[in-house]
Amino acid sequence: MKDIVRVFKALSEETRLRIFRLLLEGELCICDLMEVLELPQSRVSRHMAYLKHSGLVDDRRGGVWIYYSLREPQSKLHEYLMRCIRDCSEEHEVFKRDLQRLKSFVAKKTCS
Amino acid sequence: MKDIVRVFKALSEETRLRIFRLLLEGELCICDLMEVLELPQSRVSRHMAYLKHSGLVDDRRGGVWIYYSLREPQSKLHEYLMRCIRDCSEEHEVFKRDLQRLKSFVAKKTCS
DNA sequence: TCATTATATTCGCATATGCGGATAAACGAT
DNA sequence: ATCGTTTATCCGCATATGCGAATATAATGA
Repeated sequence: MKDIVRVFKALSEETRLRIFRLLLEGELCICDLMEVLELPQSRVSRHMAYLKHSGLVDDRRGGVWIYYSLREPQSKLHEYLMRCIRDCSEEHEVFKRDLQRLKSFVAKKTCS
Repeated sequence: MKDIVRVFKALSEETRLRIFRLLLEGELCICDLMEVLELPQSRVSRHMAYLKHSGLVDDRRGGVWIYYSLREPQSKLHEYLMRCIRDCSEEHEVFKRDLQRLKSFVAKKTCS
């Protein structure tokens, strides 16, 4: 039960929801997220720590960067929520905008 | 977006999750929930107000009692979550126990 | 070693949330 | 009118959460 509550708490904040949605597209590091979300570093980092602690996110170090990705779903709930948030994002401007910004960001990055 | 966050917040607390699960079985009033959950009245009432304000729950007055029920799902997310929490409850002792207590409670009630 | 970049953490502050116990308000029955 | 039942709300308190700015830590490369 504690685990269900923890997952819902993790997703009951706008910044974390947006991060979670972006991570459905693949792993990202803090500075990617800062750029896409247009948010200050301390805020992104703090919420990543929260997500990691809640068991939704894994990290791995690669040089200076730390790459964050969604963990393999640990429960039926977890699985449902991933599908659910992916499906819902078409209905929400904020998500759509973030995904668009991610797309251009990745394009720009792989170019250079 | 605000609405998604509101729904997750509403479900990110153990008492409210348990209430939500019980309401999937049908409408209930505060005193039913007090009995089944074994929690004090102010606590149940406070969380009902929260759920109502979050748009997950409706109420109707019937004499002295106020009956609470889940609203028709207002979004894809809302729908997903109802299904999801119904499915997940088999995996969680607290939910199972609550449902069992609800069953005996209803049986006792309709007897008298 | 030193400078640079990426990330984590700390600080002080404001607000939200949760609790039980007490009190208030709404309704029905007598 | 008034009593009992049901529900809502208020109180004081403790803890959780979120924020930006500043600082600390970690890894890289010159």
